[in-house]
Parts: sequence; C-alpha cells; structure tokens
Amino acid sequence: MDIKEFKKIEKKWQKRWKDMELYKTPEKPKKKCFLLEMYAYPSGDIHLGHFRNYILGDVVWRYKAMNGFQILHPFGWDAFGLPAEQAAITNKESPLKWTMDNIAKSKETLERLGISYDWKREVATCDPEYYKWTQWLFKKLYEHGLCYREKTFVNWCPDCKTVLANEQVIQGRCWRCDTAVTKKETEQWFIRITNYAERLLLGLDKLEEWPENLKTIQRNWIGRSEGSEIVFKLEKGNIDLPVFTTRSDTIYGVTFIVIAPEHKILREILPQMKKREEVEKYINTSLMKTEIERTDVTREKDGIFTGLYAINPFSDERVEIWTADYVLSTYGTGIVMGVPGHDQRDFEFAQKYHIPIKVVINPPGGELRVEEMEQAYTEPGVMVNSGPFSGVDSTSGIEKTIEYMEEKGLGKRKVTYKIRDWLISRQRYWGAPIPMIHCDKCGIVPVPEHELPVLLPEESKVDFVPKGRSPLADVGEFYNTECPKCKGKAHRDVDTIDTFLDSSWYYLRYLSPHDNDEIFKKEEAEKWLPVDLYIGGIEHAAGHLIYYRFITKFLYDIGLVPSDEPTIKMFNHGMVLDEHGDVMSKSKGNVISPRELIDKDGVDIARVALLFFAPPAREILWQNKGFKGARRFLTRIYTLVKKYLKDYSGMDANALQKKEYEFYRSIEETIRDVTVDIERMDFNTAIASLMELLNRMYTFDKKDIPIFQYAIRKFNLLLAPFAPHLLEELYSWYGKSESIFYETWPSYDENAIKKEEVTIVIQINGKVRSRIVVPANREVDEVKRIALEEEKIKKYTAGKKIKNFIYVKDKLLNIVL
RNA sequence: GCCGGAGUGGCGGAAUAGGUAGACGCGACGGACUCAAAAUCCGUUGGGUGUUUCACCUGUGGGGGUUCGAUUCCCUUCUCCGGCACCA
Repeated sequence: MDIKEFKKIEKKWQKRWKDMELYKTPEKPKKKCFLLEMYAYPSGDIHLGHFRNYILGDVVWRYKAMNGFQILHPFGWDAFGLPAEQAAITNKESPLKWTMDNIAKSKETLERLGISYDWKREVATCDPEYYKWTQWLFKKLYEHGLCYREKTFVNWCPDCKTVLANEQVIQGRCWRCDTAVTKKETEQWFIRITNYAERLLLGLDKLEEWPENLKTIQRNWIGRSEGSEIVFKLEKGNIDLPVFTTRSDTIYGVTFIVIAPEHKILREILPQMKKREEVEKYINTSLMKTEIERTDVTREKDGIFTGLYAINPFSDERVEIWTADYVLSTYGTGIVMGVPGHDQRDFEFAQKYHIPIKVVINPPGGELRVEEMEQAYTEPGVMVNSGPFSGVDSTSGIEKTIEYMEEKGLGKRKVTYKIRDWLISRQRYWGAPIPMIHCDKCGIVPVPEHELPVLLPEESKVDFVPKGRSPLADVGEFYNTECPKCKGKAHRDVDTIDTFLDSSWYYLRYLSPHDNDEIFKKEEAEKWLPVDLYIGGIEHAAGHLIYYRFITKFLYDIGLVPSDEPTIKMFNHGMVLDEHGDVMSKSKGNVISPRELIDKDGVDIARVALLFFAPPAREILWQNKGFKGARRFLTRIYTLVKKYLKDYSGMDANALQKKEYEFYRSIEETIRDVTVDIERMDFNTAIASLMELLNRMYTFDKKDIPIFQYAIRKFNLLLAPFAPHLLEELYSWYGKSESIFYETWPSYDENAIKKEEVTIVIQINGKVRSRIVVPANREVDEVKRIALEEEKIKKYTAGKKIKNFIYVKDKLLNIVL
C-alpha cells in the first residue's frame, strides 16, 4: 500500500471526526474518565517526546471510549515563562506574539497527529482570562495565611536575573540556563508549602497507582526528619541559640556550635565580637560563593570562631560559637551543635581547628579513646560522660533526652523537613503580575477581586533587558496606582508569579474554561474529579507534581474540590533518545520532528512504531529501521481486508472444524491479551499479539468462510486504538456510518480459551527431555504412565531408580532420578 | 556517599504468585514471483559439538546459595542510567 493512501485516509477521518465532534466532552458523564496529559510549553513546535506522551493518552482515550466511558480529554499551554522573554530580548520579538505563534504551530501539529483532544476546552496560562484566576489563587493563599513576604537570602540566577525556587535549582545550577546559582538577600513572596509537608508525605501512601520511584523521589524531596530542638543560650545576654538535632543522645558531647553565615542571629550578636571584622569578612566571602561551591561535599570545611560562647543547657558547659558555611541557614534552625566524637563532619571540623573532642557514646562492649580515634563513631552504643544518662543505651537515649528537655523546658521534640517554602515571585515580565499593592500607609493590600486580572502592561511600554529588577518596575502606568484601602498613592508589586503556580491548577480550569465568574464550576469538579490518569515525564517528580498535589490539598481545604489528591493513577513515560542514547536537542542537531515523521510515513505508522519500540514507561532509542515493521504491519492488514472482506452475518463457533476452532481460539486469546495489555499500558505487547494474530490470518487457508470475517472484524476493533485512522477507514468498508469508536470493545469467549488439549513438558531432573500432548486436566498418574512410555524418556530412566515426580497440571512433569 | 531502576541473541524487546528462555519486530540467510531489482509472499535464524530431517552440550552481567526446577527468590560482586547530595 502506498503511503499516499495512508495520508488520504488520515485527512479524511481527521476532518470527519472534527465534523462529528468525536472528542467533545459529554455534559453528563455516567461513567466518567478524566484523562490528562501534561500540557506543553510552546517553544517552537511539539517534539517527539510530546508526541509519544500524547499518543499514549490517545490510545487510552480510544480504548476507554470503546468501553463506554465518557471522557474529558483536554489540552492547553504552559504559556508564560522566560524563553518568550528571551526571544523578545535577543530578536526584538513580542513575547505574546512569539508565544501565540508557537501555540498555533504546535496546535496544528497536534491536530495533524489526530490526538483526541476536546479543543473547545483549550487553555493558555498567558491568557488574561486564565491568569486572572492564577492571581485569584495567589490571593486565596494569602488570605489563608499561606503566602508571606520575607527578606532573606535566596537562590539567584545571575544570567536570568531572577530568583529561583529550590525546585528550580538542579545541582546548584539554574534549571533553565544551567548557570551556577548564587545567594542574594532580597525581599520575596513565599508560599508556605512546608505547612503541608506532612500531608504531602502521608498522602503518598494512599497513592497506590503512582509509580514507586516517583513516590520515592517525593519522599526524599520532602525529607522528613525526626529529632529535637535544643536551646543553647548565649553566654552573655539573653539570646536563644536553638539547634536542631536527630542525635540528642550525644548532647553531652557538644564542644562547639555552628551558626550559618547568613543567619539573622549572627548579625545580632556581631557587635559583641572582638574579632568582628574577621567574622564579617568570612560571612561576605561565604555569600559570594555559588551554591555549587558551598555544597561541594569534597571541599574541606572551613569556618571561623566568633570568640563568643554558648551554654549547653544539659551540662551547663561553655562551648565555642563558630560560623561556617557548610551549615545551611534554611534547614532546621540554621544552627548546628557540633559533636565531633560522633559526627563525621564535626570530627573533621574539630580536627582542623583543634576543637576538643569528647566521647559520649561507647560501642557496645567497647571503649573509645579520643587519642586513638581516626573518625567519628556514629553507630548506636552506650551513653557515657552524660550526666544522669550515663549507662543508657543510646537509641533509647534519644527518647529519654527529649523527655528530659521537655520536662525542664530546655528544648522540644521537633520534626524538620528538607522541603523549603516555595519562593514564588520572579523579577521578570512574562508571567502573571502579583496581585498586591504596596501602600506606605496601609502596608501590603491585595488587589480587590473585582479588579482582577491585574493586566500586564503593553509590550511597547516595556524594556525587557534584565536589570536585576522586574521590567514592570519601570512602567510608570503599571507601577503607580492607588491604595484600595486609603485611596492614597501606592504602587503595584512589580514581580510576576512563578509559572509553576500556573501549572499547579491548570487541570481545574479545563472543567469550565470559559467561566468568567469562578475559577471553575464546583459541580463540574464534582462530576469529573479526581483525574483518573495523568501521563507525563518523571522529571516533574520533585517540582510540578509536588505543587500540583499541594494546591489540590489547599483547594480541598477551602472546600473547592472533592478530593485532596488530584490524580488516582500517574503514569511516567520514558524519554525519546536518539540512536546513540543521547537526548535530542537543537544544539546537537539530532532532533526528529513529529511532522517530519508523519510527512514521510503518516500518523498511524508513526504511532504504531513508537508504541511498539519499547514499553511506554521505558526510554526509546530512536531507530529509523523500526518503522519498517510498523509500515509492513499496517499495509498487511489493509491488503488482507481489502482482498477478503465480504458480507458477514454471524458465525457459529460450535459448528467449527478442529483447525477452524483453533483459529477461533487464537482470536479469543488475542482479545484477552490485548485487553489485559492495554489495561496495564503494555502497548508494545498488545501490538505484538495483534501481529501474531495477523500472521495467523495470513496463513489460515480458508479465507472464504465466516470465521475469517469474524477475525477481520475483531481484529479491526482491537487495532483501532493504535492506528485509528486506518481502522476507521476499514470499518467504514463494512458499510458502517458511525465511528468505530462508538463500537463496543470486544469481549472474549471464556469457553473457547479453555484448552481441551495441552502440551506437557517432560523433564528429567529439571531438564526438558520431551513433550507430550494429552487431554487437559489429567491427573498425575495418567501423565506419568504416558511419559514413562516415551522412547526418549525410557532412554534416561532405563536402569535408574525414580526418586520423585513433580507434576504441575497441564504444564509439566519433572521426573527426579 | 545515600536512595531508586535496569543488565536477556547482531539490534529493539517478550516471558517473573519459580515451571518449555528468546514472543513480536528489525537485521541476516534461503526459497517463490521477476529478464533483473524493489515490493510482496513462504521458510530459517542464541552459541557450540556431532554420526546434521536428529541428538547432545551450553546460555538471561560475574560468583555463590535455596529448590526437583531460578531470567524470576536470597547473599555477594561488577557495569550502566536516574534522583538526592555537608539536611545536622
């Protein structure tokens, strides 16, 4: 079959489907399915990775449709973000136009790919009708005390000239431009996601249909750690120096404490220091360092003694106060107690600076001697030199010291998380403006709801070249405003919202994308939520998918959504790599565009090839050759149907001859296998089963009898989700006028699958020596008797004593000699 | 360093409540069709040995174990990929 024929069919059906509104979301779903794939960032055109993701969803749509589901299958655009602005800076293009052109192009490609989206529900986050509600959501978070402004040291990308959330720093580098991230002290907006840390963690246990590795990434990211906060006191002056520790059993071994260089307390106590200038110098050098330099594990730790002392609340001992940049200001209390005897980092630090080392835990049955120690002893043991706790087992010592400190008011039990509050303001133009107003008199005042959206100023008035402050700061008509409270002079917040807030709730806007009065209709939420299946890449595990869960929990708490988890089943597809296993990228010049593929082979062939290459969860190494198999397969079915399709008015399975009945059985088995495989998203093996059946159809010699027509018809239904255009065409050849996707998915004949004859493997000592064909369901004795009469078996058993028989019914007999 | 995932023919990959390893496809080889080639159709195809329409040996990264029987379970080790990485 000519490729042109495929393309003609493709065009024909894409048009018909559009005309008949095949993908339209039903108003009143009886059996609902909310099917979601991650929306796309419109940078140029859809790429092969997207294509793979979207055909996975498309197969599910078609399968579910044939199983009687009413489906919501929407699509949209993650349309705000830096690349658009970058295009504006480098090519003097309008960010809006750049974005809209890319959306148009990508959308056209998606339509040509025949993906089953209900385009009536399309959303784009840069649309004021959309970002109005992003701003509304920001305000809601603010109203519920989950949004606050704070001046602190934050991640700063010197290239993008904006701050970054923790999730956007990948191994010390900016997620977008790969520049080493530095620290900068500024005032920023944060969202208190840490309030939800515990629930985000516990919720994972209930997500049974989420991949285990994805949940592990989230667990690690949340990083729950149980311990206690112990309050050391500054020796002079009534200042608290709380430390967080998981090892309160080592409290008597503290010989110093370390404060993070950017810690506020350090600045407070600075005036008391004799060596103030040196300490200030150290602090400044630390702050100059990049994230990579500071977190380099191989680097030797350094620090400086402040000259001040603190008091250990357990022992009343005086300990040195140091500052060192290996201590992170954003974790725990930003102050760490140094126990060199029992923590390797503290040990190295103490050795370098000649700080005393104390043994307070002895190994079971042993005794440590400081002079002989070459490293810290970090294992459990017996507490010694620990006042009232001496002799206590160190594991239970943790609990006992906590009880003690709570009783005496020296500290308290504490759970700490690695996850940080979400830094959400960005010093860039192309995003949703933060809907807040700063008034000298009234402070921070939210923009009233009826004034939303706060529109981005026109592009012609904006200078996009980054200056380290938001471009909006220099647009007078945007900046200057009136305070909603006192009506006095005020100014707008000039930052824009992190695009991860846009994407945290986009799935909800699909529920009622054109509603101007509400973020989404509650009754629509009741109808469709939660998402039944969400398909996207694993790279979003510790970013988008955490925010997505978090915002859902928040909206659940304020009564807007019926479930506190957004998605029942999550599926991560693998990446599409080039033939050498490298990521496809423009700079490498190894990009293959979906358009290129479908121009050459047509959509159905490209779909089958991509689906057949590997299981969807695994990565694909691109192979041009692989397409040949898909092309052959689809051509073969086309040719066969064209040649042999006839009228068909049913067939009687019971009247079939033996060979025909076996053919019938193989059809029924294929129905079962394909169904099971699709349910498990094992699309590659589903297609393999269909290939097997097709091979059998080719070699089946009576192509003029009803059973063959039966095979054709079942085959068409089973293949339809994978190659929809072609199968729709073949279906129309039966004289059907409706779409094949209104057909019912075939069920199979249970009785036919039960075999009346089985092949039993005969093993001698676990090695296959022969096979016998017997009627199904035979007992061991009968099989034994037949097996022992086999010539091949006799050869082995002659003169030997048989020790044992292992029989697995209908499968195997193992004779143990 | 810690936590995940994976190692199966020339290649992509099947098969794990332990039970015929290599489904299906690519490639290769042989045959049919053809003046010829392509396409198509029909076969063969893990490696090895032999007396080569058949028989045996060997084989799922390496080593060991449990078992009548291990790609599957356990221990150990190597390699690759991914996540986190001074988190106190």
